[in-house]
Amino acid sequence: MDRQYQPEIVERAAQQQWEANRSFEVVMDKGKEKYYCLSMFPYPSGKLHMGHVRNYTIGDVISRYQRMLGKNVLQPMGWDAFGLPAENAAISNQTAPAKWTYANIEYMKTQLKRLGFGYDWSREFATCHPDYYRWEQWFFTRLYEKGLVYKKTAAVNWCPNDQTVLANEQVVDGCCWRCDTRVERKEIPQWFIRITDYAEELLSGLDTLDGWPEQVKIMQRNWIGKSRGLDMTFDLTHTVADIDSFTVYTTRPDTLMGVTYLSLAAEHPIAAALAEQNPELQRFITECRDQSVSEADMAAMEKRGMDTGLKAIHPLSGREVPVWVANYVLMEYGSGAVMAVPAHDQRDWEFARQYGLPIEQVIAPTGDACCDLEEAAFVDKGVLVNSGEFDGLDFDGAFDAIAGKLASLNKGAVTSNFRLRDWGVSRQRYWGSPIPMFNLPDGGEIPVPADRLPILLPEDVEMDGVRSPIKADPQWRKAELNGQSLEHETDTFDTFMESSWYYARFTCPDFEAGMLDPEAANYWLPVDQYVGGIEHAILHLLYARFFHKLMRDEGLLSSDEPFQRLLCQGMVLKDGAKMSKSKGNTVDPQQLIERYGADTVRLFTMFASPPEQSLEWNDSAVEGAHRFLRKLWKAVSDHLEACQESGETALDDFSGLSQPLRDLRRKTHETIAKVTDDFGRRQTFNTAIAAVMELLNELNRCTGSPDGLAVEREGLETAVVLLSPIVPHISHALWGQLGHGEPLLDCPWPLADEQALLKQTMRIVVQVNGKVRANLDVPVETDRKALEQLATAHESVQRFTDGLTVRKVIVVPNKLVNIVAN
RNA sequence: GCCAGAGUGGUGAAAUUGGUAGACACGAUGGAUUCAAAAUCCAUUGCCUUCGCGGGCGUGCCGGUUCGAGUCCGGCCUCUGGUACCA
Repeated sequence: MDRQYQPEIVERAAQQQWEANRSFEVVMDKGKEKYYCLSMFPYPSGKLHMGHVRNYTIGDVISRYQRMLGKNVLQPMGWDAFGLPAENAAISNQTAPAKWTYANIEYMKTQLKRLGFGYDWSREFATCHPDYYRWEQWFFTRLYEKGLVYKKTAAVNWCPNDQTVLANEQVVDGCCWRCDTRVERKEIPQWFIRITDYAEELLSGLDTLDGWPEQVKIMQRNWIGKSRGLDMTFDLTHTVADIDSFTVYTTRPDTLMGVTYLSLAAEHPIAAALAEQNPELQRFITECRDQSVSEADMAAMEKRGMDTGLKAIHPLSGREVPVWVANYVLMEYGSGAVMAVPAHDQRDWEFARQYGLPIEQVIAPTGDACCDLEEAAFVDKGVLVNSGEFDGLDFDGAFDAIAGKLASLNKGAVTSNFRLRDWGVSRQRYWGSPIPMFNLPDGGEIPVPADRLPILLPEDVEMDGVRSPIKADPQWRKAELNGQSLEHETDTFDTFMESSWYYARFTCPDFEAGMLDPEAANYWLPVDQYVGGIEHAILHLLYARFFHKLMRDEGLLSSDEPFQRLLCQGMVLKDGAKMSKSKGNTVDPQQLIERYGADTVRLFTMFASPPEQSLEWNDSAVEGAHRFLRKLWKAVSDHLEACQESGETALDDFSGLSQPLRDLRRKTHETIAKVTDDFGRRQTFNTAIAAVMELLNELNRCTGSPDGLAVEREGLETAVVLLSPIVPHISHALWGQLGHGEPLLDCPWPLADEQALLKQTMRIVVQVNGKVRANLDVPVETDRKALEQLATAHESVQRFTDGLTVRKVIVVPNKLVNIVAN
């Protein structure tokens, strides 16, 4: 064997063998347990970054480990190919988004192959291909027919200078990123999918996802935001444009008697009607439009409002309450109107302070909570005061009493509300799947019939930087159906549509008779392990869960949830900041692969931190990973040389080993147990690697006796097998050198030998008042009483208890003895 | 703003169920080898104190529970992700 570890040779040889044997192509096999491991597919932005390398290494390690457990493992890869960056790149590079995208895919695919990931490339697809998006279009028309799709007007960011819609990302400090013009909100008609119809199931389904991180489930729960509250009606003192009342929703009906004003959204019909007679109000409403639609921006902006002069009648007290228009009330949420209780809501309190509105306490604190309305609102629940007949009630009592009273007056009803809003899928952009709708000349629309699908997106286009080429082209939109002339919809789908069902299409990528082949989908799904960035914790994962249920209800598959187990990997940082082009702190994985090989890059990314934590980049630690692989190579090479000299053959009976060799062999089997647990249950690959490093350090101290060589052989083979999911190429080569003809890929995962794990002695820590003062090495069968005696009698324990009275002795079996004395 | 995380040596981290804080690495320092260097090997390496043995302190900050807290509870600070048109 080569004495030198030469990664480029080792890696090429292993990859060629896998390729020739089609090692990672899988087919349905009902006689074998299946395992579907999926890493979030990449957006083909140009070249791989370290975040991709980390993501895909984690997925590959899990896949290879599961395969060695004997499962039929599917690990596919594809391309999330539609999206905004392709349009920007096309403009700056004077090319077409399609061309740019396909070139990126080609390059990134070579990079993935170079890293040795075990993908079934026969299933590869890009979402920008008509064979894929045609089924998405078809599905949308099915949802339309089921009443799950509708059109309504909704706000977008509008640049009045470029006359174009901007993504939130393209709005910088409230201005267009290209021309710096102040961005406005603009209401335009858009398509929506009724995800709120599934809100209840998306919420309850979270309880079945035992393999998901708790934090992701909490975030989704909060996002869906189910609350119980009251819808209530406020009558107006006089009619405005035929409107004589409006509704508000509240989760705090107990504070109802503390309402001192009401606020309407700027787009509320009452506000619009009032503004016609009130130029000042009109001006204010226009000013409210002068901001981006993103929630973070809205929350950060200054809260402003204006009294409309209109009064509403409090449904219980009968008091007249002023009606304001405020920029923080959103038309999209609830009814576009809210009641304000400045004493018990911090935002209302600040608004009331700013505009001199009354603050009236109606909740008194219980216990030792403090309430100083000069300083801040009191937002906790408490006991009602200044609330007439409701005084003295607690939250629940007040909720029921006030709800009952309002119901009897026909002024309110208990209801649940969701924070979740319907999914707006229209984009006014080019590089996406066309929305399969025909618009009729007199308004209204009809879905494109199945036999006219797909509606193709032209790929050979020129981008002018402002208008979508299919919007700019008067010919493209022309269409006719049954002799009637009509127009194609020129909006395209949100790219979250494509990423919501790709995992299912991987089970049958070439199926032509439908969106999914139910047999394949039901064999492979649900995905057993999904791996991707934490940044997708809410939107992508929620939309994919939603699509899964939609596909189930269409009869395409039978499971309820798409992803059984979820691993959210942390970000790759350098100098404490996320690696990004704009910060100029990126590390190109390609250079590292060329310099050290794929195994070193894989080993470093898995060793540097546990997968869910952020990973701090460190050049010299990469060197360290490479050094370890050289050491591993040398250890095997030295071992084989020693074997040749001594003519050693493997032992099958280890019972006669000396104590040091027995200890060494125990280390091997402890390592098997540890690594198995780290790979399977804990998914902490860094500690698995550390355990193998420890094993190797101990093996280096092995003697050259025949018994020693046999123990060393077992230890080295174990190390190679345990590391193989992480560094498959070097493992492949060493496995061959160690005399194995069969491929390591399908080598059964080792089991720890229970006999080898047995110990004769144990180490017990002795503390005095919680501080370590001694260690005891005692036989494993030593009982509590004996431990207590040994500990108390220990010389250094005596020293620290001298002059004190022993009050208590705590014995924790197999661990420690704590002597409490004072 | 709101929702969810994170904070441990010079650095990345470990400590899995409340039980020896710093495993495993990186870096640094000293030494061996070498004509020299690279590579490799050995030793030391949380902070303070001590010639040494030893002792004290130490897991973002403040407080609490416990025989015992990095871990549990309450309150802060800082950073990160998401916030519905980046993906």
